[in-house]
Amino acid sequence: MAEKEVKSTGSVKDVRKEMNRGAWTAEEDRKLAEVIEVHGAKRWKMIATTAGLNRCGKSCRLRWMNYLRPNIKRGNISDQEEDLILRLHKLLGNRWSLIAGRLPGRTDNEIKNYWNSHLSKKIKQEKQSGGSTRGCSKLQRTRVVEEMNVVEVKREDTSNGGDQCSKMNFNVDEFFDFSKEGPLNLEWVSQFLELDEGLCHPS
DNA sequence: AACGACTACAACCGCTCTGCC
DNA sequence: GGGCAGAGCGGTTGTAGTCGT
Repeated sequence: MAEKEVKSTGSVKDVRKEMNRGAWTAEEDRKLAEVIEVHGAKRWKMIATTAGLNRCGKSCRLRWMNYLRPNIKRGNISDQEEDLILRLHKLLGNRWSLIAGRLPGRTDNEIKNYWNSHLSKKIKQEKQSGGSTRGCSKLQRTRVVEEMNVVEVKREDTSNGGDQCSKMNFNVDEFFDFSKEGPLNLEWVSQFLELDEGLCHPS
């Protein structure tokens, strides 16, 4: 990291003072996009230097990933998307990047912000008015995801395929590989929430 | 009109993970 | 195996805009 690298010659705070910070201008956006077009969206430190933006690589990456990338959707989160976010959050917790991966054109930052400003309040209100208490603890959610990994390993190891693991048809890689599917398919969510329910509240 | 409270969201920070040497 | 740099993630902060008084 650029900031950490300079520890030997000067304080991190000194360097941060020299860095451009705050909101990006249209000119900065244009420069960044131009450099990425030439060099690709890799080596952010080099991109930051090449573009002459006086911003850290991290900042450039964030700007590109959240706002400048092609096919980014901004605002107007539909009811369907909101429902999906709610379901996925129930399933995965604050794994924003995973949730974003399920919503084409949406970024983890946008979903995180949307959750914090809209949905978290909604959930609170629902709970106060006697809403669902189906959610799992962090530990339990971790277990759900870990179970998915374990299940997949077991499936690979067992050649007979007729044991108890065959009941669970999840492959983690495929599970989070959304490229093959159409957007906003809710069936798999419902399917997994049933599994989730079983793990969180074993009979 | 002025001001404070609240909201939404862009951006930053610190940390972890991953790959390379 | 250990150290380093780059990349990525989630939590938090800063601030512009909006609303109510």
